[in-house]
Amino acid sequence: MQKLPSAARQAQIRERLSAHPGVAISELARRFGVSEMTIRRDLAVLEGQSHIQRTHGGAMLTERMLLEFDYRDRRAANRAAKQAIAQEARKLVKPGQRLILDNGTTSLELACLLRDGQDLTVITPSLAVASELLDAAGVEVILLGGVIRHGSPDLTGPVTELCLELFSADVLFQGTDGLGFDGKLYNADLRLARVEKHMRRIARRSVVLADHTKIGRTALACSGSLAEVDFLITSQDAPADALRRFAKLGPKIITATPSLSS
Amino acid sequence: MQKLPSAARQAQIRERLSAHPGVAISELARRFGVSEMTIRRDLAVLEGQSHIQRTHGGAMLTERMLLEFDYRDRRAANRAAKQAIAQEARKLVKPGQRLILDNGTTSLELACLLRDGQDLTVITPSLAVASELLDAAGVEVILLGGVIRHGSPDLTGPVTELCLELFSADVLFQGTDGLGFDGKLYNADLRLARVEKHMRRIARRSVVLADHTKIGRTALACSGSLAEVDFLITSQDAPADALRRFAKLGPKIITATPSLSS
DNA sequence: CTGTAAATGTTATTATTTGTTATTTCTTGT
DNA sequence: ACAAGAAATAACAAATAATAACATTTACAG
Repeated sequence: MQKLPSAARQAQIRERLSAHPGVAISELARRFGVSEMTIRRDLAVLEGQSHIQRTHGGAMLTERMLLEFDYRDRRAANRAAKQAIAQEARKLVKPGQRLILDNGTTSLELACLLRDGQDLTVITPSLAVASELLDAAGVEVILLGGVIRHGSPDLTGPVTELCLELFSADVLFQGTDGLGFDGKLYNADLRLARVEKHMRRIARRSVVLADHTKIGRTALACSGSLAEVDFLITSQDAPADALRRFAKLGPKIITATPSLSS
Repeated sequence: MQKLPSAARQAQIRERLSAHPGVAISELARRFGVSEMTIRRDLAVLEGQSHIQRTHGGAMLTERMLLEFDYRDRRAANRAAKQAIAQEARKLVKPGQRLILDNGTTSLELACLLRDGQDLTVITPSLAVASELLDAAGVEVILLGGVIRHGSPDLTGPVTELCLELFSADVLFQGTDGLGFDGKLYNADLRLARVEKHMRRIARRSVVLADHTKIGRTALACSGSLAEVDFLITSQDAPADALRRFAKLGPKIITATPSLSS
């Protein structure tokens, strides 16, 4: 049998475990043709991700409910840039504030950084953000209501808009699918664009998070303009001339530099 | 083998990955008759398009995002009884209806049965129910807004109550933590009890799902009485005298018998 | 043809993973 | 409770893979 890379092997171990409730290390070692030590290390990794629970001589599936939303993880794309942007965004958050975190992977990175937040309230239409912050001690999560888009774990529609009316917030962190050279904000989904607009209305300050790949892109629906926004946080490789033009529209521009660590 | 242009090779790599979840670089290099370096470069491209995720020694399909709500699975307890109750409840559902599915494991079992539903709208405060029905073709899911209780994947609070005001529904399926001998419905959480009350107001018909272990139990908060309810579905071992008394309060009583399978 | 750009291959270096051994920790049968 | 055996851990050595820089081939426009 072809030797598999470690990640593939770990995926197969998980599969095997979903089929049968438990499995022995010796069996796995035989099945994959590797040493037991290697299997132990795989199990340690999977346990770290809390996918499984190790036992003596084997492993079991973690007894927890997995809510699996059909949502391919696009986090990998430009992740470094997005994390740098999230780092800068984090600096705008003060203890005790009420925040709105929009959909999108950049907001999700920010959510990860807020896990140790102090006395924060996070309002979000994103199930991903909600799940990330669910067990964060200092953070109260309010999920907006609404229709769940098939294939995307977020909420939109008139219900979401009505829910938003119930709140006010200190800071809004908003992603966007495109940011035209004219400073217009675009979304691929019309309903989403409407929700974005509502969010800006109820937030005292708006921050747009857009990595450089978003600049110069347009999409179906325009949700507004940078003129209504207080901060734009973008990444290193953003074209300087575009940023100069954006600055004239009003928002303070922050350019995030990926940290050199790791 | 005919050497392929790079784009075709990358397409084939993607195909290979849809078939099996993971693949080794060495294998791909052999299969296409190119050096491993070339494969690495292909993988880098595909990763940039976030089609795949590179791993040491290979690549994997981009992983589905798992939203894990730390929710120890209590489904195992009395599962057979709960499934039998859900089967009976399923019979009360007609195509085209708007349903409310409450929190609770019994409702969740019902949600599983509704996956192949016809043109249904499901309104729910439960993230578990929402995730179960997310990709069901004939079902539109509306998630209520609200505060997420720490350690429990459901929504409560004033926001949830206000959200409910926006809707009306044909049938409500409601769980309960306790059902006193006097026919009173109880919940362990006060906020939850308030939400239950609201639900009954906006539903044309109410169905309470309560397996026999709930009968005779009380809890902190009373959310109402069986007098306001149209159906009570319970399980085999429910005490007959209690059921007789419940029937006098108004609801039709249905006793579910576990199927003999498995 | 020939010059150029793109794609691929090579090599040296660095980083990661795996296997091996010795030692500690945990199970099990008495 | 004890000792024997099985499994887990830690530490190190060996194997394997990734990266970067450079060389070579290929495709093809002029």
